[in-house]
Amino acid sequence: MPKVGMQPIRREQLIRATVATIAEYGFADATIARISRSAGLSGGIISHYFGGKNELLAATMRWLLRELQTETGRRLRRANDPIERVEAIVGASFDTDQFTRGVSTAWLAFYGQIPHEPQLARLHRVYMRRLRSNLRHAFRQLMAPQASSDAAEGMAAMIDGIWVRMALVDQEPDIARARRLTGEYLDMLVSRNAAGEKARSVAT
Amino acid sequence: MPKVGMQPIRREQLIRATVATIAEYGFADATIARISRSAGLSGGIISHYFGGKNELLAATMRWLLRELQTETGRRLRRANDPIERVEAIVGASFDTDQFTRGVSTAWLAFYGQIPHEPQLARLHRVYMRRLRSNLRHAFRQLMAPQASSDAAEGMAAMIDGIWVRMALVDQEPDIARARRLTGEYLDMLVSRNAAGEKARSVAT
Amino acid sequence: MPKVGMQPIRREQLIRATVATIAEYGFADATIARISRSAGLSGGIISHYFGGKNELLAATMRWLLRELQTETGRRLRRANDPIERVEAIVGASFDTDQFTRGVSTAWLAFYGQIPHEPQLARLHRVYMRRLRSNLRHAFRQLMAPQASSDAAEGMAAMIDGIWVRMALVDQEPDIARARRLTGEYLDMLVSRNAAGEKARSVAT
Amino acid sequence: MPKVGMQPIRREQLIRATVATIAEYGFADATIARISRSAGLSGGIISHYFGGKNELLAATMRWLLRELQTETGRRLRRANDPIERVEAIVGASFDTDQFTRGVSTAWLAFYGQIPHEPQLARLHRVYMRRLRSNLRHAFRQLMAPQASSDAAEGMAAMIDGIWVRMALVDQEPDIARARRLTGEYLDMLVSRNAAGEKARSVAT
DNA sequence: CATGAATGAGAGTTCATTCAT
DNA sequence: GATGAATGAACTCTCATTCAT
Repeated sequence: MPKVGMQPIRREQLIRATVATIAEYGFADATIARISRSAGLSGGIISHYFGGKNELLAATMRWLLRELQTETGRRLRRANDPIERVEAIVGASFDTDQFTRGVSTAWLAFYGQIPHEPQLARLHRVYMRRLRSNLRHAFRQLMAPQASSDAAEGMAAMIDGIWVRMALVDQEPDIARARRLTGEYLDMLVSRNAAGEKARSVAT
Repeated sequence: MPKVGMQPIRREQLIRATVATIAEYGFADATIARISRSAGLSGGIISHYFGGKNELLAATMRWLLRELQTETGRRLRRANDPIERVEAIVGASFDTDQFTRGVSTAWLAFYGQIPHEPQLARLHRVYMRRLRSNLRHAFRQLMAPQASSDAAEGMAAMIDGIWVRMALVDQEPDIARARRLTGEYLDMLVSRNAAGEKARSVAT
Repeated sequence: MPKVGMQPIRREQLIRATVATIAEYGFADATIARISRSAGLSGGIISHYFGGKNELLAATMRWLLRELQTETGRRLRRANDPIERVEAIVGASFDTDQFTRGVSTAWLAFYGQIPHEPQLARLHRVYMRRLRSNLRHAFRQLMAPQASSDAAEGMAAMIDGIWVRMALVDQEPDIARARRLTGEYLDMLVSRNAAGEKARSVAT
Repeated sequence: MPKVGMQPIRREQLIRATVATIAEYGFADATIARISRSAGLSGGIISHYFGGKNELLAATMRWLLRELQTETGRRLRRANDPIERVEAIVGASFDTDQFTRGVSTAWLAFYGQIPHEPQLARLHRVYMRRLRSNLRHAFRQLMAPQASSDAAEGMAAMIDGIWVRMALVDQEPDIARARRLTGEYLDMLVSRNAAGEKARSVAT
């Protein structure tokens, strides 16, 4: 019998190499040769385990999203009120493990590809819906419906914007600042929209 | 007799075709053949006018940035106080001409490439510095230095985030909402930080 | 303007090189590299003119069939009676230009591929129908319907069999013998089935 | 304890899978993976039992030829005169077990490869010589030497031609017609050439 | 005896670039 | 000024083979 049970090990090995290679060379120049070399394996192995490059890329994005969702879930379970729930969602996005230049560069590369790769688009759509749903649900307990929808969209935009800017600046991300910006934004959203207990009607 | 003065015409023709082609096919699949076909010209013409594909891409990004800066400048010149200056900067970003799905998709594609293409990185760095400088300068007249730096960064992130999300959703951008989100964010930033000085109410 | 009107020249050049390469290396080992080298051109040119290898192969088979049909047509036009018509069809198959080891080897290679390549199958089906139709039409004037159908099939099988055996023997084809075998077969078919004027009924 | 005597079982299992796979996918696309999957075994097994793919292919052709020769021998032993000997040889070629579309497709595929694979060429040459020798020997007792040589070649061509055409048509072979065509051809050959000796009437 | 993990050579294809016209 | 013929390097993918288990 051959070495058995290598599949999950090799798959993760190759996925990590894909993130690293995209981060280093960009999406267009993340070739199979570079990825497999980065994983210390031969090029043929990618077809063997993933069927092709596109599947590897999709698996990589799925893996990145799952990491994020797992962390989000972990934090949400510890949250006790709506504000803590928003903080959990935001906090997961800036979790130190994921929030590195390499990962943000890979994210940005995937973002650039999403509009043209239905498989990636589908993965991202699912993630986006869940994020929005989570945020809206939390905000709805803090303000009027229309305001909560905008708050959710605003907070999501803020998170994405910070991520994007991290990838575009050649420094390691400033986590403290990311937390401060989102924290204060949340603070302001809540203060403005929920004066006392009676929600102020928001002029649209 | 040879047609003279074709250069600027052809260059813009090709640049517009590049934006359209990237928007349609993505960065990786925006080939010279497709771009030139979209421009109604032959493939060889790109070397002729730009020297190569990379130069065309750089010229395209420069062109996109310039459009934005021109609009920003035009609006800034009409602004009478710091708040109007911020509004001018934000407003230029969501100007109806530029703020379309096609353009945002092209932007996102360029963003994904910036970390790996020094020429693009340089162009973007210049733009980013100017944007940040403009925002900080305005905010500094409205709040304390540390707060103004964060406010500038936060507003920049919000703008980028909204742009990115526009490209990732398969609908035409909701300009009204973009203005509302940034307008309220500005409002809150000013209200919170401008204790003492009398906060001007921001017209959205 | 570039060199113009190269397309038909290059296409025939590449088709001839394909026949030669298949004859030399066999179907499986007739690679693009070998074919284009044999044509004195680069490998990329095949995509340029044919779109891909499969299209080149189909074009090559079409070309071979057309050569045969042209020669058949030429001879048929000179035939004055049913027997001469059969002789024209058979004779075209053993025309000295086409009836060489190289061509017969290429034919055999295509034959082996026909059952698995719908495009080739379609081309061959058309050719086969026309051949059968021509033969039947001629034989029908010489004998009873059922007999003429069998005679047509028998003669077609004889032609194919001789071709195949030519490719399988490492000598240049013996044209004289091919003509003798088919000639005598035709002779016998006619004598047996058309005794005098009244067609003898054939026992099945 | 190890399973003993698996070798002949596995070899035949793999050879039959090879015929089936070639018939289904063609020579070029009959990969080791497909063949071994069709045999319900793993890919590595082929090297184990045959040393490599080429050896498996050669063994498969040898097996096909042997099947034919065995049947030919069986029938020849029951033949009582020259005409029955020819009928035995022809009959073996159209034996119902072998004369199926699958087998004829595989044959045709091998035929296409024979000119380029010395090992296959050798196998086929031996078979062809024996066939020709058997046919000539029988015909020599029925006609003059030169005529008998042509008759043998003609009959061999007829057999091959019918086989080839079977593989090229997408219907199951019409065995009755194959027997009728060859039977009448034999009849005619004997009638024409056996002037003087009294031609035995051939029972079809 | 049998597996399937892993390799690496080689295939077809794409594409930016060059250049004669 | 503009074309498109032609190249050749680079890419993805396939596949026969090897080998530890």
